Amino acid sequence: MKNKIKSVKGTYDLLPSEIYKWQEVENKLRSIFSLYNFLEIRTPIFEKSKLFSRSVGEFTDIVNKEMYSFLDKGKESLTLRPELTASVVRSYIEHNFQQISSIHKIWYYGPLFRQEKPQAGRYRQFYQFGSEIFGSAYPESDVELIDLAYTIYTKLGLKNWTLYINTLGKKENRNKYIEILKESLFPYKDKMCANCKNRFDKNILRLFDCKNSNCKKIMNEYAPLIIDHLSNDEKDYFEEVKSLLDQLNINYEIDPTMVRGLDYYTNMIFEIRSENLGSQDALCGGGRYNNLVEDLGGKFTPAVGFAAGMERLMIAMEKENLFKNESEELDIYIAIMNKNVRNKAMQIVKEIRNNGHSVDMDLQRRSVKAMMREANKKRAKYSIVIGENELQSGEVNIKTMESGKAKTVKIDKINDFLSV
RNA sequence: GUGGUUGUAGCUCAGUUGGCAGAGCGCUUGGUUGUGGUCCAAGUGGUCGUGGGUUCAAGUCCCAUCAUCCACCCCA
Repeated sequence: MKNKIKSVKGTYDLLPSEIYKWQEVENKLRSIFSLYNFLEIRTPIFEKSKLFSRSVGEFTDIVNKEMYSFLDKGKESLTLRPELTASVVRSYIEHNFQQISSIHKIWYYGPLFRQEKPQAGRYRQFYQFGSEIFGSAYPESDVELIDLAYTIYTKLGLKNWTLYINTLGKKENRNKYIEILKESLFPYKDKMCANCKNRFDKNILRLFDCKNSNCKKIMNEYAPLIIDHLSNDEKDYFEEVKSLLDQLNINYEIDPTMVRGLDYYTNMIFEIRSENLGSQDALCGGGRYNNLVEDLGGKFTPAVGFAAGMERLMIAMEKENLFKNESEELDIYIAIMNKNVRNKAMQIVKEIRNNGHSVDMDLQRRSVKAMMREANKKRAKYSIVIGENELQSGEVNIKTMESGKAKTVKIDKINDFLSV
């Protein structure tokens, strides 16, 4: 253990023996996104730092203390992306998406970086997938997005989770509500925990998140809920979202105290929480962000989006035993006897591969017994031993590993045999 | 950043009042010439996280440090 270099804190290797699980999930995600006609976007891993302070919010924890920022040679501050919506919106504006089409449905998948203390379901490099709809201010788009997230977890076979929704109202109205909230809570400010006191002025909505029992009690008793302070328009909007969800048989619960850690959300927000994760139980979260495109310098464009954590999903699926306990199968394993047949044998291997079958062969010059053990370990469907006898007769025995039975086939007919 | 947990073989873990570093699994080889899974046998594998200290003697006791996991926090 002395001089070994280890991976950076909060990062991990996805090993060859485990990767099939990720690939299985990734493939399903791709196919579901395409069912909903979302197209993929890939943006750079790093961006200018100000992109995130302007979108995510200067006073959020993400920007305040968790970003991996550095100066490049031109002394410009760059940051490893801590989330992806900002990058997607940047790209949307930069490439004038709104001129190409008035609506865009986009999905993404990739690694993000936040310098947090690692914990169950929380890493410093972690993967998220997510999607955004640009160009619709109607509840249909909120519901299509929620339906997409809902369908993903359903189709992956996950059982123990719940969808929560809430609404934050429009920005102007929310500011009015924040004033009311401040007024009603002010008499109790001194009785709250230090954290809440601090947030009272900076981001008072987060007081709903406090787990301190005393603060909770105060909030329960004296804090007005935003849902009771919506304008008629906002109420109607939220009602429409709910009735569309009902129409699609999407089960949800309303959590009137749910808020979001990123500043850009407006109106409808939602979260899906798993019941068999630890304290990091949010599988995905998102909502409407009608002002972000404009705030980042684009034309006003209403949008909704969500982001979902991959590691948490994998942990939850693992806990529900949703992965088969086996990696990929191999069509055929070829045991090569000695150097006299090596050239010809490798040529045969290449021909079978060219014909579209997966083939592995011995690379270690071991005994036939060892090669057969290898064939078994690699879960080959068939095995062939190639030695001088075979080359002389021009025939090989193709053994079906499961039954142990072998069939004699001419060497130039191997591909025909496999193709049946 | 604040608390707590755990660090012994590739993996999962034993290791008594301080007295020769262990098991199972895995991996390698063999069980008659060139055929796997089960079985049998042998073999491989560890500076006991790292650095100090106490002791005749430390995996075991003490101190420090690093890593890890969990919770707070935050969030996906």
